[in-house]
Amino acid sequence: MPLDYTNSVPLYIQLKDRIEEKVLHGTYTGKVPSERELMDEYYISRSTVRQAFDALTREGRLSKNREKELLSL
Amino acid sequence: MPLDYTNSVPLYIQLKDRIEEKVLHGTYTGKVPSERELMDEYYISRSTVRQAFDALTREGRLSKNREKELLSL
DNA sequence: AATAATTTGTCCGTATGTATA
DNA sequence: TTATACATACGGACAAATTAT
Repeated sequence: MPLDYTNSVPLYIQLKDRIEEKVLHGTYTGKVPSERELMDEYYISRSTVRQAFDALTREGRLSKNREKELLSL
Repeated sequence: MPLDYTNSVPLYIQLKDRIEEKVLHGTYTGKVPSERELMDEYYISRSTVRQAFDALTREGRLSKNREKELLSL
């Protein structure tokens, strides 16, 4: 389902939450999808995808190469 | 002549227009020039050249192998 | 046919400008 | 004014495909 543009929660936070959910549920077999794939799936810009990645990285939930690291979850 | 960096029209749109002009005037005998050639001619990055190609493709003016197709011009 | 060089496709890192809530 | 979001533009890296030798 698409992100909620009417929600006051920023899109990049919504995306961050979606990614965390899917990681927890093992939806992503190998890595988290590429920026391009997430852009296409959620109809958002690359910048916004990158903001979500930045947030995940800051929280230690995402490694440099975007393995599905479950650090401190 | 070089593209106009002071123009608010994006470089990739300016390039797209240049290519369309040259196609119309038969300047390109065989194919549209390679990415590298356009980079060197207009002093722009490869990404920008590719954006121009993407725009031309979206508008149905450029085929996969960049033949000078005059579709709907 | 086989190899080398070029071209293209894809992805990522970074920076800047604009618009808007 | 700041935070959010998007568009534009640069660059680099690498693999795959194409072309030249």
